[in-house]
Amino acid sequence: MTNNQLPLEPIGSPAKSVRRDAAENRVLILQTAEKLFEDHGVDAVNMADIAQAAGVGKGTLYRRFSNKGELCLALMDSQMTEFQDGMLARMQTLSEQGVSKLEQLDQFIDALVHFTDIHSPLLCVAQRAGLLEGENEAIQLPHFWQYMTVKGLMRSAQIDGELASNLDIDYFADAILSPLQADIFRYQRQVREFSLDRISAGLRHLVSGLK
Amino acid sequence: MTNNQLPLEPIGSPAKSVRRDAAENRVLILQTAEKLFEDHGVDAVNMADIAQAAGVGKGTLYRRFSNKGELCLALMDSQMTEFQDGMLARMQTLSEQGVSKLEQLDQFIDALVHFTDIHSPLLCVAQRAGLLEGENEAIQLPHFWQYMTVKGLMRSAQIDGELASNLDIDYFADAILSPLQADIFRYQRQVREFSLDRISAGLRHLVSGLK
DNA sequence: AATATTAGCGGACTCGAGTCCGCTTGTCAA
DNA sequence: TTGACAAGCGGACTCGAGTCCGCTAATATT
Repeated sequence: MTNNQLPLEPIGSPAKSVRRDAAENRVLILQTAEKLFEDHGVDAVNMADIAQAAGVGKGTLYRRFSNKGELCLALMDSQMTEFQDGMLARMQTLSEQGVSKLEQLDQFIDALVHFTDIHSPLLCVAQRAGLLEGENEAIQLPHFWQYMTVKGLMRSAQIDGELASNLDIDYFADAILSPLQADIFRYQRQVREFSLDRISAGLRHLVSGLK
Repeated sequence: MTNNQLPLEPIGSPAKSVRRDAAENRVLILQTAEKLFEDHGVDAVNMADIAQAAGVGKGTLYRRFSNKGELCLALMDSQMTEFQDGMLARMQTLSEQGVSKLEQLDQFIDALVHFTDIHSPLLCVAQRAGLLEGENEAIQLPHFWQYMTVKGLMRSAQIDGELASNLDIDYFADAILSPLQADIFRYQRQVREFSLDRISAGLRHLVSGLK
């Protein structure tokens, strides 16, 4: 499987020269935003609020995070990489145990459903920002990673003979992930009132139909 | 199949009393917006532009259309009902000819893919507005109609024994329509560069897997 | 035809996102 | 240590969406 572990932000001691004040402001902003989001909800907090609460100018805020979506993504960063690493490791293990790729895909989908649910408020903002900007690649990385993972698993399944060889994998990977776009997912959860299990089962059923 | 043909705007001579100037302004605004959208693209035109070009105050514009999405929806109104009526009639005919419900669903999906493609710029704006407003039902009607249609066809197929009776139709109808949300659809068309046929075939394949 | 009622009108206003630019300060080289 | 200069900073500013409210004028009533 392709490994797209491009870190969103170099951590530790990167190449060089990140001015101390800049780095301090970064974490200050993140902590402040996290607290405000917790207290009032993501939608009720605007960028000016965050800047002010952090005791920082709007310009500084926007220098660190070019929009609210990027900020939201940064807040999820550690959990995101944790999720990625965890899944990668798990699939590695499963492979060694001889678990089929389709079974792995099932597990991936199920995990992704839960992950999406937990982070849907932040994901909504991040993804909305992503849609409106073709340039800013960073903000699309999470989706890109999901896409590549699903594609990779399907491709492997194909090679293992679990899936027909003439399937349009590129399309199906996208289609399967569509209902997990945060806005749609949220709609299904809140308006349709689908449970997580129901969504997970439905999606996996859809995949199993490809066999 | 349930018939949700609630007209978005009463036409002809409605209940009573729509002040003449109000009605005139409505069509004036619609014509103006249509022209501006044609000339500069939907995204490049803002509400103030439209108001000004129509020689009307912003307040008036917003009295007629409570946001840009609703305006966009109104611009598609006739084509929308035309599409609905056409599909309903076509499915009626097909039913009489003994064409299976799943085959009808295939045709519906194919037609919907093309419809979505043609109107994606307006649909993007309309749907974005719809997501952010739980109240304003009108703006969600199109999607609601699509959903009910797909659900109805699946339900019928189930009754006819073409689909297993334990399928979670409510979920699948939503899932199948997810990739046709305008923003996602647009992404697939423009970034992934999927052709209409490819999308249509993929979706129909997904449905056929439910059998 | 005169008047009351009330929908309709318009543009100034608020609110949030994101940009700009002149001032400040950390960093690096000498 | 010092000086140059790029990186960083902050807040005033622009831009678009959507709201508000006092004035206007179409319709209904007599």
